[in-house]
Amino acid sequence: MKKNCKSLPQYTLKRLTEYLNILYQLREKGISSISSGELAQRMNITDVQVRKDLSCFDSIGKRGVGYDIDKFISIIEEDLGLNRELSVIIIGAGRLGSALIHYKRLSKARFRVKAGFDIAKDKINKTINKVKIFSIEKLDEYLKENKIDIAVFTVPEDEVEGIMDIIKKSDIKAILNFSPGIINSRENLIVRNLDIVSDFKILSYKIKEKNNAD
Amino acid sequence: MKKNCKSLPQYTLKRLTEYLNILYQLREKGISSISSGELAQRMNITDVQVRKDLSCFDSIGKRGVGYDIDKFISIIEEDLGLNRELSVIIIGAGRLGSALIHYKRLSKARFRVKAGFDIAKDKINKTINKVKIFSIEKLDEYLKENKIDIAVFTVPEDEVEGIMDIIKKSDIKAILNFSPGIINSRENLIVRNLDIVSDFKILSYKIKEKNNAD
DNA sequence: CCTTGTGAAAACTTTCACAGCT
DNA sequence: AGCTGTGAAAGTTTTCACAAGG
Repeated sequence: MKKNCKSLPQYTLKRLTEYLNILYQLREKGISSISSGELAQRMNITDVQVRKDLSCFDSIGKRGVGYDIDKFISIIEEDLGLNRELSVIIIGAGRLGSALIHYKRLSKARFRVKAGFDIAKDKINKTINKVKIFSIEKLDEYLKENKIDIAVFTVPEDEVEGIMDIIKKSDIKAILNFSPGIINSRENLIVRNLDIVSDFKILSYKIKEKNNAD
Repeated sequence: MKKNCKSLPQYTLKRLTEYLNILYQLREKGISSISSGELAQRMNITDVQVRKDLSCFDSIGKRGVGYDIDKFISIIEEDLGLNRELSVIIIGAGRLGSALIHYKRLSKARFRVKAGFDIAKDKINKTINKVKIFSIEKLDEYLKENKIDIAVFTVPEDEVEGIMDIIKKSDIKAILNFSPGIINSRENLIVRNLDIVSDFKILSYKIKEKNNAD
């Protein structure tokens, strides 16, 4: 599906996922086509950026017209691998983990939460939104019997290391880590570290910076 | 506190928040000093990157020795503006919003959640972790009477626009948006868009890419 | 005429190589 | 000797300028 690019540039990849959100919304409204300029405006970027992002793909647009939304969506979905199911486990069934288990947009995008894991006795063997929560002690065994693609970490920082020892021995392909601290992506594992508090801190800096400018 | 830099480079800023997480953890363990090499290893980056990031500040390190952790922490905290309180409201008291209201690391970093807002009658006028939940209809009035720095959006996409109309008229300085879709940061507002599903999709692409490589 | 597509330039970020303290 | 600090080089991303198609 690609032309020149061996693999998508990092920032293009990120934006493609954001284009999708906007395109879904437009499709919902019955709109069938959009120009790079309009899309750029909604994304708060330039129109050239949109077109450059698409230059990795065989021509999607029509000159003088714009992009067909259905076609645009299916090409991105295809390329991101979103037309297959990926199985997910949530490690740490606290409030954030539980929110993710309930998150409808995840299941719409075909990410299937298969199980949760926790250390708290009052959570173990219960279900959250039909997803069973197991003791963390069962994780090793569970991973031997079930093929899981992505493990999500929503546990306190000090539990991460022990869990990683188990994950490394499994066939899990990727980790999405919400705990503070960085999980290294050696060991052939794909890792994304996503600390929400970090984003608050960045806002703090920008607020401060702006105050100084006044 | 800065030397040459007018303002911190975007990626340096992001990493500074991540250094903090690691430094807190080290301080907890009673460690008082660290070299750029050790810190880099924990961050999964190069030692030069660490030192370059710090080149915006007046010399923090000691050659031949490393960085004093207490000093390092206080310089970053000072520069990010983390030694003051920022007031926060959570718009959308669903599972994610509720998780944020309970999130201890936020309060530790001095982000104070002052109120929540929702449209659901069963949530309005209740409290979550001592934070009162108001009707979204009270938002306008609330913002006139209370100085709030950051608004967090944890509402469905279609509610964003109406809420933005109210926010724009207020003195809110920054938005952290968990809804899909991009909020434009014109109107003198600082915005960070943070779609969690987007990170899952990026993992999807990388898993697919890796499979192809085998 | 409108909008896509794209080499080339500009801007930004990371890495290299090495000078400089302690 | 060991680690910090930094100008210069390399690599990546964005923007510019304009060619080309409907």
